[in-house]
Amino acid sequence: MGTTQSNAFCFCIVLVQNSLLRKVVFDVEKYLTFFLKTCIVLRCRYQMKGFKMTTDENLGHEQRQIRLEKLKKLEEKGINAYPHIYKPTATSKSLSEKYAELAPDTQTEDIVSVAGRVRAIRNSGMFMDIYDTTGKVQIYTSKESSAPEVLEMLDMVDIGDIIGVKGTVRRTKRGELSVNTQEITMLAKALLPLPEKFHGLTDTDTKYRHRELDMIMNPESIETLIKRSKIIESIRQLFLSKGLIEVETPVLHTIKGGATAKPFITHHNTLDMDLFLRVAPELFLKRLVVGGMPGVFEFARNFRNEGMDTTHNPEFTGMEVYIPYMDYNDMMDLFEEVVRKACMDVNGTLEIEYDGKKFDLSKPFARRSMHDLVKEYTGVDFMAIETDEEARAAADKLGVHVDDNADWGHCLAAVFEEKCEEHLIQPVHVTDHPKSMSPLTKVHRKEPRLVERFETFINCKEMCNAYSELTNPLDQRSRFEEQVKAREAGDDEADMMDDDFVEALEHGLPPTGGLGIGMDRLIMFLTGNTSIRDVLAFPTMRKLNK
RNA sequence: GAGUGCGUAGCUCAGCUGGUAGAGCACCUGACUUUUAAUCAGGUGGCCGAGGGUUCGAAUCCCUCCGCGCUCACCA
Repeated sequence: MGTTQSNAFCFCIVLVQNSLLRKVVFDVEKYLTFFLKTCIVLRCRYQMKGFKMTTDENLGHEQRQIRLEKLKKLEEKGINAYPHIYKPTATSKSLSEKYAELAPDTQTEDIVSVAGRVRAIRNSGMFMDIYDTTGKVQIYTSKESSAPEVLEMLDMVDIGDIIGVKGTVRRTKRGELSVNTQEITMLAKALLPLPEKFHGLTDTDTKYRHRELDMIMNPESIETLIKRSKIIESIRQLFLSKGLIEVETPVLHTIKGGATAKPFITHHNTLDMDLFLRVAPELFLKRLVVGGMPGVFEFARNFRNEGMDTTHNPEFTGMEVYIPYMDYNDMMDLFEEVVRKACMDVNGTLEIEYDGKKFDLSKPFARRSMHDLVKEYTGVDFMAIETDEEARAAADKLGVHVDDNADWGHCLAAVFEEKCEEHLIQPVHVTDHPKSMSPLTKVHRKEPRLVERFETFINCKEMCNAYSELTNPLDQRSRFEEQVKAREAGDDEADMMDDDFVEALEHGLPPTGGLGIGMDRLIMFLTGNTSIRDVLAFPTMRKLNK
């Protein structure tokens, strides 16, 4: 080390002389002053770099090293730090219930074993807090009354380890229920330290990339994911109770269909064929209804190759349900039923707060047609507009940009999006969308330019999309043909012709109501999260270098 | 995709108009059989996101890249 240092030091001098001579030839005084200072700085730098290089390159940081050494010590004693099994006999919850009446400073003879992650160590190991899935258990280990093996094991325990503790139950003078240690078992030695206990983990990047760590540190993160599961379960139960069948349809599609969206493309080697990851399960589900299912639903992971933001992830969970002998009016009732049940099951109330606003879901949701809302917020009555030219002029006058070839329907939808959505805080079913925007929907029974479709908005966000499903095969074929034309004109989100689907309709699809729910958005709303990433266990993240 | 902000110890964050990298927690050593963000004393730990430039000298100024956040555009 000594020679390395002095070599490095000489090397510094040469470097410094060369560079300085070139640049500061005229100022000798300045040269000398900075020469000395720079030498000192560079020498420090070289020492630091030398030290760094001799310690490690791939063994990790100091705290991990210390834990690895403890792991090695355990192995040397013949102790498996990752044993096969351990059966705790009590949990935080069961103890606090059973010993609720136990007075402070009272020792019982009851022996229990608990297991969980060490979250805090106080007083040189005398007190530890371990957490199981139900909460905290305090562990008390006295130096005086514990066996040497216990104290040796205690020395091997770090914050973050998962341990099992067998001992007697008591309540301390200060009123904390504790287990007095008789035996400590290492169940999983943690090699990495946990984030700081007070501020915890706040870096969103780390939270999303290492969700397990986020869950350990932030109770609300694990809570959200548990609620997600419960919401899905709630909806599943509701549908099963109505006699509907849960089905699974293909994720790999040969034709992109069911939604206007850009697909992901993948390749099957044996078939030597490109396949699309599904953007929606809709067409397959309706074919199952043609086949005689009494109504079907699927929690479908969909994939759309589009932008990402707080309400869009490239893969997301849609729930679609199709029920014969129903129409879109029935679907409005159904969606309200779904939202109320899920909210009650997961929050225990129908009055919730989201994004700083209050929502009372017990009230019936408003039902307003799209053109009616446009009329209310802009004063323009699109139903009085006859031609596409007039519609474009009306949009233009409102400051809404539309394409030169946009038709009446596109103009109405564009004006709605820009002028109305921002006002739709409280739940509202926005009904009767323009026909040209909805190739899979039945024409409105009274207005030929509209279809029987609704989207429900809550807090300005679209929560669901539902139709009186188009069942006329001839109409469906001509709608697909329009989509194909749009596609050929450069709209790569437009639908492709799906002959198998149209053929299925030719066998007869009964009048059917369909409803699709953006599960992630509904879950966001019901769990109080404003970013879709918070309700996904592992949101899509950019790849890191290394 | 465009604009904008951020990236410093394992974690949370300071670091001024450039001048030898700091704190708290965590960790290590010791004290204390008590506590609950335990306390006290001492200590270890940094490619200051990466690369380039300006400068005698860059965490700091400039450029490029990477990652994240926010706003906007497309969409559920």
